[in-house]
Amino acid sequence: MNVLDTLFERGFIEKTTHDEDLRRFLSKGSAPCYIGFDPTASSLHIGSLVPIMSLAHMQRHGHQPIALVGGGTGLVGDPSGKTEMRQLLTEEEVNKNVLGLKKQLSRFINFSGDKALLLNNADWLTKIEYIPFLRDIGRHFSVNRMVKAESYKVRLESEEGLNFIEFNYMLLQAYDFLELCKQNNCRIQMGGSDQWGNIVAGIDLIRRVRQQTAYGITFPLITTSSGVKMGKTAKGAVWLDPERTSPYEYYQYWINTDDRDIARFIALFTFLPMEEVNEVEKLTGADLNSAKGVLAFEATKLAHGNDAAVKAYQGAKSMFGTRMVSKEIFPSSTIPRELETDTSDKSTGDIPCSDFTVAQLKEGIPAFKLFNRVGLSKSGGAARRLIEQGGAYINGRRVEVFDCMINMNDIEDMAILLRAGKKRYHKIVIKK
RNA sequence: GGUGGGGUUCCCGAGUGGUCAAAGGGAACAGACUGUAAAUCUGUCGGCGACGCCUUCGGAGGUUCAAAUCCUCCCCCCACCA
Repeated sequence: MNVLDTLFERGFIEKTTHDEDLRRFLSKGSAPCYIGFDPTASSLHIGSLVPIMSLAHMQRHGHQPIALVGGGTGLVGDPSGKTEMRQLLTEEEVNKNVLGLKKQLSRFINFSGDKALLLNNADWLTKIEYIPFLRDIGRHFSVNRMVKAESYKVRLESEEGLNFIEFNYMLLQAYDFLELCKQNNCRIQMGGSDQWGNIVAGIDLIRRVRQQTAYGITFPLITTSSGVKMGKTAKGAVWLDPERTSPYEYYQYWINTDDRDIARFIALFTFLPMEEVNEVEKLTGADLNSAKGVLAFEATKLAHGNDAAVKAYQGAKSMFGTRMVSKEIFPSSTIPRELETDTSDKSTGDIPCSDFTVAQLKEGIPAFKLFNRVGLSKSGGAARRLIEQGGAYINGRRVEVFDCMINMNDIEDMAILLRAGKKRYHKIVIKK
């Protein structure tokens, strides 16, 4: 089966250039293909999963993924992004971020040997000289055409406008593609749908400079059925770095998926076979919820490993009392299905914790202050409201009065379990 | 550089001297209903041990008993012109 078919079937492809040629090209044997990643942060987030997964699929089909970190372009800023211009990064920052990215990408892609490459475009972009660049590269670009590109058009018509440094972004990205074509014989670039213009510019440049055909594939913008861009929560992005978003929170993010998105997301964010994904539409009620558990488990397993996924699953089970997933639902998934041994039902996974000493609790602390202190409420006032509205629980019992004192008597098994609303937990661990 | 229009609480957006912690909507949070879903209904939505006090309306000053609202200077954004 051609990768293209896999990608199509799983919902990765919005459009491609030269449909038939591309298919033939991909079936001729191993082909390098690249996607650019932004090194402005030391961690990737869920929004980058589509590109990551598509590279992983490429690799599984015998092609060579190239993750290109934009150490150079990061200094310029892609205008198809947000209003603010990007922060200039120092070399050390970029290098540090590159390490972080590689670590995360390695979960999905095998970088051993030459099976996949991680490159930094700063290696060539920072060496560019202005006049030669204008003469050799710039002359191939028509401003008339660029202005019509969707990514610029939006900005040109918007209030913020577009400044010159950002206008150049397209040339730099096209140059990247040319460079990778030269160095690594890379002829395929993939990217988000907002990258279409930039990708096509690279293809044109390669044709003009090297008389070679290059190809492009774009991904659809993944939004949730409620219309929000993927990966956004009130608290901000959902990161792949376990230090920023714990596996438990990561798991919770997925389990809160909208019903309408389950099948689509399992196809995109797990490797479970499509025959099983297609069964999802037959599920209803609690079974549908089990499918969500499978999505959460498999996605967590990919990003954080099997152990972390099992832990997150167990935490969720003990907190929410989730039912077992029956064997008929996603038989290929390795989600735990038996009540097996069921080690101490107190395994709370890695829900957020904080430490308190016996001394701190001896005097007691008003409930609303406690909720505020551990971060379950943004302010004392918010904590009071939470309690007054009946949304605060300690060890499973509703807190009735906002300033009721919490002290030694509330300790159960050397811990106090706080809950805000239905889903947010926090465990206080008593030290010595 | 010139002219005109703007900067309001997480976002959009009313408010043009007191009745303004500031309408309305969205987001968010809690409750009910549920399946840790959606939809719906209800409540909350600057801070504070709280029917009171404190701090907010681009920044700094000023007028006034009283300023988001008036005046001065400054910063930033947008449109048109150069």
